[in-house]
Amino acid sequence: MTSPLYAQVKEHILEHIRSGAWTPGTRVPSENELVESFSISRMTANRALRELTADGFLSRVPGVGTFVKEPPARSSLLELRNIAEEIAARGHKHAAYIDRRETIEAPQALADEFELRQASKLFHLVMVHTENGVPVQLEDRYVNPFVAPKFNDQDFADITPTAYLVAAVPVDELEHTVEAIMPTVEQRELLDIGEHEPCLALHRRSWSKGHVVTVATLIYPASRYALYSRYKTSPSGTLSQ
Amino acid sequence: MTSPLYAQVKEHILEHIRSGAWTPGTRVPSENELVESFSISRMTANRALRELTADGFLSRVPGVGTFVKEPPARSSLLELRNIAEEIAARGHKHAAYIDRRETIEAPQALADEFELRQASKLFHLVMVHTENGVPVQLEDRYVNPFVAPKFNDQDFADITPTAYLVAAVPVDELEHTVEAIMPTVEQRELLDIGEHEPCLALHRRSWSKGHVVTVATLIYPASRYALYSRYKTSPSGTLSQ
DNA sequence: AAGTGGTCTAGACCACCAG
DNA sequence: TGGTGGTCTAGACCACTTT
Repeated sequence: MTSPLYAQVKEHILEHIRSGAWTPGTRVPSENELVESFSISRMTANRALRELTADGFLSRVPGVGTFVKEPPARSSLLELRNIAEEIAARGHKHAAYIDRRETIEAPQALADEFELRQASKLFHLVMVHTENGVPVQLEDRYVNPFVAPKFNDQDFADITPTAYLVAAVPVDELEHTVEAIMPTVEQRELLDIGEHEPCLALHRRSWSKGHVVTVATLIYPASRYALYSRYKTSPSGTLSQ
Repeated sequence: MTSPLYAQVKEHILEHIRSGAWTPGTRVPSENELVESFSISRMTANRALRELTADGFLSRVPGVGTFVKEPPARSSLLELRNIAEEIAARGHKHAAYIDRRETIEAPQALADEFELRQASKLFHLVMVHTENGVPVQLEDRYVNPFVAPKFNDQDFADITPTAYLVAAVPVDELEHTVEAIMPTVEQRELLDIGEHEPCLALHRRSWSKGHVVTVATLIYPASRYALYSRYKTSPSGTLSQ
């Protein structure tokens, strides 16, 4: 039941990065040093370092060495990723608190967004997510109680709302809108930012079997977060125009 | 001047996928078959298939084989879209003018973004795109002259820089970063917006055959533009792992 | 000259799946 | 039982950078 050797080496290096022992710029052991200390072959050491490099944790310079990379504070765009895991992947500490939690009667505009023909009740949750104690995301979320009836029973201490919903409801379809905004006074206070700092607002709707599951607005202070994506072009080749 | 063997094998497989010869679900040659047909060792064949799997093009099932994967659902937010066609699709009139055009010696930070080991020359272009006469996008672009040597011969009257590059250079990989910014005075004047209006900054890099083609920053006034995407989640439960 | 990463080989053992 | 992928080894040659 032991994991592969190259995975153990990767984990060993990630531990040192996560713990802060190896900060960005630090030189990590060379392939030959790993061969000695782990009693493995060079190909195995090479695979561990090569994969960590592909994943963006390390950078390598032929003839010089392998170094810890600066972890960018950015979130993957368009995937349903868990901010807690994203922060953990950077070796930082995630925490969150609930600012507001209620069940409301949906006003017309919200009922439209949920594609509900008649007004109904919705769960409403406002949370602040912090990275090493600094607020990085304000989550303002409405949830359809017919699709996720147990959403309001969660305390979200160990699991984020996104993670809960992904696990509880299969998502068929996603809609994202990204815009730059000047936050309101309330938003500014919750995020603890200055008066003229713009924010990124990511508006997300998700569907499951034709029903809107949740409508969420995720607000990121511009100085603390950017949205990121990188991918290989699909070989079918059709880059639109 | 020859590329590594594992890269040649990857390219060989991608060609078949791109051409449509191998459709999703098709079984690709096994490691042993590649060993024979390419006269390589199994480790080299393994690396090619493993990396294509990590990049999302193939899926592997131990004891069974390796198969072409369904292309992932991508959002238009992440595609290379041509702002001229986007505006035309809304029935509006697109126009653009060149604010600046030059060839510069790349400073270190830019050389790093282009993954150039030593400083070199770069094309630099600043354009303003308007929709019905209103500025909607400020395009600030650097281009690698080794990859697109004729970029500077274009006048971009009938074709946007994005459209030219897509046609001239096959794009393998894309990176996007989105952030909210407060524009500089110069940017504000070019976009003709008020003093406290935030903007969306879309930072894009594209690669072709391992070389960075272009680094572009596209700035959109918050009041005039939002980025949007909607897509179906690809049928999950595929043979991941 | 010594050390680094980049690649490659020709074997090997294993767990798994199919006929 | 034979083919598949998953992993690993102990060598090797190369281009490169640092000392």
